Amino acid sequence: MRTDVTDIARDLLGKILFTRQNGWITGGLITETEAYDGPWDKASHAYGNRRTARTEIMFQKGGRAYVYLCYGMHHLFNVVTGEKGVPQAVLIRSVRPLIGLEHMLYRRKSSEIKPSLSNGPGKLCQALGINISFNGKSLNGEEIWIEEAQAPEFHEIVSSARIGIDYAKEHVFLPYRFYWKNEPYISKP
DNA sequence: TTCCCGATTTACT
DNA sequence: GTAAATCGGGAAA
Repeated sequence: MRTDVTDIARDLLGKILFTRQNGWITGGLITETEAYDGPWDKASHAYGNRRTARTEIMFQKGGRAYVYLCYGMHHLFNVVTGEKGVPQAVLIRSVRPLIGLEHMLYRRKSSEIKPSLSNGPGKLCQALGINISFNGKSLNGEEIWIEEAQAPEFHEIVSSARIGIDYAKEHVFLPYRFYWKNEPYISKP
């Protein structure tokens, strides 16, 4: 098990994120991630060890979900990765639908499997049924978990600056975003 | 308690 | 390309 949050963000590519809700199991192949390396990372909610009711979950031991509401209408899902007291997390920005496609279509009010179904951090949460009630849950296989792919795909991994963090000043351009080259299920800035 | 604004998406010009 | 939708967290007062 790696400990550096950027390595973990890389390693999460190609794994499968599952949720179970109302007996529905849905899963998507992780194709795009971003690392948030608090407390020194200005883009992180836990920058400067900012410890509040919301960010508390990021200070827990890794292996839990950090879910929060953004822009008053979208949920964003992160994997907490650090040791206890070290606020590190990886934002899942895009997945490729694999399991429970009909449920994903229903949740997204769509009738066609296409990249816009889950190629963004808010979209994939809607597709997988992730909401604020998942915040703090352990990724233990009850309601949300991550599995290795049975037949891993090989893809060239590209890194870039993170998206939507203009407020982070000199940390805006850190290459903390990772995604697969030539993968259609990638978020578009 | 007030005020500002965001790790976004979607619809519309 | 621009703008609206929409609300809770965090900082200031």
